[in-house]
Amino acid sequence: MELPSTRPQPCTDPNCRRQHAPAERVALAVSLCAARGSKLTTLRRQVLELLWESGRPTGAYALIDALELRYSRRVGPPTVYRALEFLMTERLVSKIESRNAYVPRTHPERQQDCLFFICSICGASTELEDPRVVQVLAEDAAALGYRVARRVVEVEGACPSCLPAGAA
Amino acid sequence: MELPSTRPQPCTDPNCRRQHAPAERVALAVSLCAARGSKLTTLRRQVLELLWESGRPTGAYALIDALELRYSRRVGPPTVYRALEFLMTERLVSKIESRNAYVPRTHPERQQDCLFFICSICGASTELEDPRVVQVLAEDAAALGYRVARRVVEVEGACPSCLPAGAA
DNA sequence: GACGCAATGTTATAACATAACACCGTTAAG
DNA sequence: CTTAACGGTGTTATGTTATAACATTGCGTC
Repeated sequence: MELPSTRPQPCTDPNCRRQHAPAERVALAVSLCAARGSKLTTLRRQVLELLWESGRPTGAYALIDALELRYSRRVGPPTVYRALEFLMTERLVSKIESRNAYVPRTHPERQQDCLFFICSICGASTELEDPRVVQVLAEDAAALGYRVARRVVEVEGACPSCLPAGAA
Repeated sequence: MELPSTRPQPCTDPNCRRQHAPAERVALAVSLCAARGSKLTTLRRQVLELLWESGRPTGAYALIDALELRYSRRVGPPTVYRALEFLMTERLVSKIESRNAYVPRTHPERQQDCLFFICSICGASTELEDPRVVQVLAEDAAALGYRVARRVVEVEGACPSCLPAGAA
């Protein structure tokens, strides 16, 4: 069993984080969609902005409330779910299945599904890419004869900020 | 379905998949709970039996219907959810988060969360243990300063039986 | 300006999950 | 034997997440 030697690269590493405020994330999404010829409409952009500003996995109904508060825009569930579907198709957003919540993706230009670490105390999540996970799962899939379409890897635990206090 | 000829014994193959009949699985669960001093009541055992017989991740409401069909037992959602909670605590069942469905676990005596491969065509799932995944995720967690409480690893794709036909 | 099409709005409901409290049978203390 | 405590289940109601089906809007094209 040979694992790729590459070390995991946090999408939130200092380089990334410093130069990409929410507004810049959204700007990146705008140019990416323009390049792809996909339509990042106002509604879709607003949902993405709210996700970036939220800082943690956010549910669809919380987004509905936030849209009204922040943009005075009252929408129904189908509307926001369609926006989320678009954003997921464009790899701008991932769903956290274990939370029924949505997070913006740091690297929408990349193909691979990524890993998420989710703090059960503060609710924050951290996105990570680790080619070793992809590799190992690919090997397992091959052994089983499976063809992989989508990977859901979510690790729940206590984040460093929350650990000193009450651990979980 | 063959009858369990002898005392139920844990299977030694970490990745033995569906090689044991449902009745045998349930018998193992019974003895395991007896050893643990936890109460596998009739209701809980019936839910576990239905999960083993289903052969694929099954939702709570489908279990409610199945309980009525199979055991003439009409129960409400809280009842079946409580049974599932017990079974998950005893590691007899896992939830497939990406499907809101539940599967029986092959090795309830083991501590580690395991991986699941789920076929998006036929809906069947395969349980797997892979220490490499555990190891890699532990390393990533350490790098991030996270303390791991729970792992959700679900790979969606096309199983070998479904691949020849229409792939997904 | 009428058509075609994609996006969004609207209404209703499906699917999943839990809160709160009632009841019931077993067990252990008195 | 009675009763209190407790765990398991039943019941009612409701909360939360998601989608089906159809109407409307807006926008580019001819």
